[in-house]
Amino acid sequence: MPDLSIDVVAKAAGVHRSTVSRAFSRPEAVKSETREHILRVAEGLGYTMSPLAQALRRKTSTFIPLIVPDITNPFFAELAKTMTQAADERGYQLLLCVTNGDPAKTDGYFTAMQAMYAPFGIVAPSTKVDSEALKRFDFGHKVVVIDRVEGDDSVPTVTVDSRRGIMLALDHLHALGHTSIGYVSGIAGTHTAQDRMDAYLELTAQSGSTPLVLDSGSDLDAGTRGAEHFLQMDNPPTAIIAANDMVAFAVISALGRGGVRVPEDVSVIGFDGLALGARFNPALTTIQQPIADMGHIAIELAEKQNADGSVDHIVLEPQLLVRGSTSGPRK
Amino acid sequence: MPDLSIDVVAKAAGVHRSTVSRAFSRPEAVKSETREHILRVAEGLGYTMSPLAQALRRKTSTFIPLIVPDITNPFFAELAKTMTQAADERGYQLLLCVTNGDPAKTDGYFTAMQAMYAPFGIVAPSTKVDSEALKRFDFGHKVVVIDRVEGDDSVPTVTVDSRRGIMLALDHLHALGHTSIGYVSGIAGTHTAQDRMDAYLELTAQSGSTPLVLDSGSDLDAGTRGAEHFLQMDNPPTAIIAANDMVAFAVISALGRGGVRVPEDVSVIGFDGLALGARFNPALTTIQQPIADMGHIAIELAEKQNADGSVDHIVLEPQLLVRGSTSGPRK
DNA sequence: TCGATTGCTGAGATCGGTTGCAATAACAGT
DNA sequence: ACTGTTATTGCAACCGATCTCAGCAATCGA
Repeated sequence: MPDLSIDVVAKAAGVHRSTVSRAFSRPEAVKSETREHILRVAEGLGYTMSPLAQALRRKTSTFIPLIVPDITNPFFAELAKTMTQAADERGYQLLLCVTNGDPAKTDGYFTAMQAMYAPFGIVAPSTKVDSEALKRFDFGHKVVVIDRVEGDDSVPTVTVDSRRGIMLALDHLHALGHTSIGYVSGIAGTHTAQDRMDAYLELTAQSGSTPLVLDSGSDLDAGTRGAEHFLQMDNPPTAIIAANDMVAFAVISALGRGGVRVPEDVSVIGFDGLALGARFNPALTTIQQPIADMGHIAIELAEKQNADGSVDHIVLEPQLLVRGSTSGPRK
Repeated sequence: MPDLSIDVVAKAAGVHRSTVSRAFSRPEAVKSETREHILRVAEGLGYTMSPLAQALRRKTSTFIPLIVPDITNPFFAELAKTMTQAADERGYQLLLCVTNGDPAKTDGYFTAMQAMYAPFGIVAPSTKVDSEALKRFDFGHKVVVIDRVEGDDSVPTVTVDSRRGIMLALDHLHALGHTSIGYVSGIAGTHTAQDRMDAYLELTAQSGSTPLVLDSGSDLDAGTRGAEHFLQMDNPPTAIIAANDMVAFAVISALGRGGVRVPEDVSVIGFDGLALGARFNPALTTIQQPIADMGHIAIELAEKQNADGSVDHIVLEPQLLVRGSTSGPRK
């Protein structure tokens, strides 16, 4: 396959390369007959423009990095999925960047995205987003964060209303008749995780009950430890709220190993609404985050900001998704 | 931030840009003092080379696409994770491409990777890899496939020995005392899926028992259907082998809804060895694929081929991973 | 001491496009 | 027919590197 550059198309069509360029990137600037002729010729040759050359010259590309801590976590996987789709609906190519929670890698990805002239990037943070880091790369105005960013309104964000989610969970459980409801915290020190726990603490106290945090760890084993804690209690709660679905899975699994059945012996509710939850045993009742919306909105926010410089903070509403892991408390 | 090109570094260091270029990409071709001086200056300016410009000129880049059907599937997620790591250990940037099983998208990604001068690509196939498609893009010699490719030895592959895996599962179950073992097929029409089922059929017959395929569907609901089938049987098997972990999850979940407990009432064993399985209820016994190895090896194969043109077909050994979903048959 | 290597650096073309500017063509108005 | 737009297209510089060729100095063998 002889290298197919813009010049060979130009020659084949009998025009100058700038005309070919225009035919593709600014069609209205070329007489329609010429344009169609060029397009036809290009088509015949199987020509496509080099995104590299374009990016180099234009100083802006269509590569958009999605920075996540761990793609193995189904939440980020689902996010990545919807984002790839949202991205290439708009002609972008998503670059998946996995940091494994290493801030140095995040830094590396930031410089890389600058070098690639990425028009913007999306960050789904593992640890609290360091707004200094964002600034340091003169990139504060080109990133959308999927989490709350403390004390810095200059970067657009899209989040889900944590408090509302916890409220939904609590209401569901109360309606079922539960009064003693425990909480197991989740991975990562994100603001979101913090918000959920705060909401739990606050809302529980507000309703007159005493909060019961079974585990407040921030690693993947919080679920297991929370369950063990539960198993050792004399008077365990009748329901458990997990900070996210993965933790809920771990809780249920560990509970099962201890001979406690869900939902017969204790109800468990998660937070995320992962598709995976439907295939769990039992199917997980959970607070569903509109992940697909988050993906689309993140990209929209970025584009909007690029266009008119506006910085928005979108807060989405979660929904209660009742499946099999919750029921009335055992008498 | 004034644009940091090679020329500004050159000027700052008082040398020609070609020297700067050499200092970075062919250090031994530059007098060590000069080189160190240049590097120091560059460092001070915070300069990094533009991968775009490099790729354009060199006609080869460090972008390597990983084409997967569905990142939401934890198997591919784990693969992606180890591959990103393997990739940037070697200085590549992994581009995650999600096809959702759409062949048109696969085609699109192939042309894109050509345009980006990707030195090679990795394909984790959803549907049987069409070797015609590979050829069509003059890319046959630049792809590593994580599956068997029928009737075409020209593309390197890395796979796991399906037959051996099934054998391990069967042996484990036999050792526990099971004699009646069902099978539920899994997602996607890959060769791998086919191989697993064939192995099951063959090995079962060989041991004198009659194979019992509970469901042979190739979608995500095969597990659910398989379980339903099981529930309707008068004389159900005492153990079930699932074609992969996700299917096993679904089987166990559906079984649970039907009041059948695992492993008390029936043993279930999966295939993949997902980390997730440890957090399932019960923790899933499974045949573990060396996913991390697959990732590294895929990249090694590609590099090796690029270097000396060799085309290898690596077959890895799976391992039995006993967790909680299998036990002796109910008396 | 002199031509032949060898080591290091500078020039300048090139990769595949984009874009401001100039040139030409076509079209209006009077 | 003549001049002032306006629509199209060509020209050539430029984006940020790489790489072949040359030039020049230092080193080597005899």
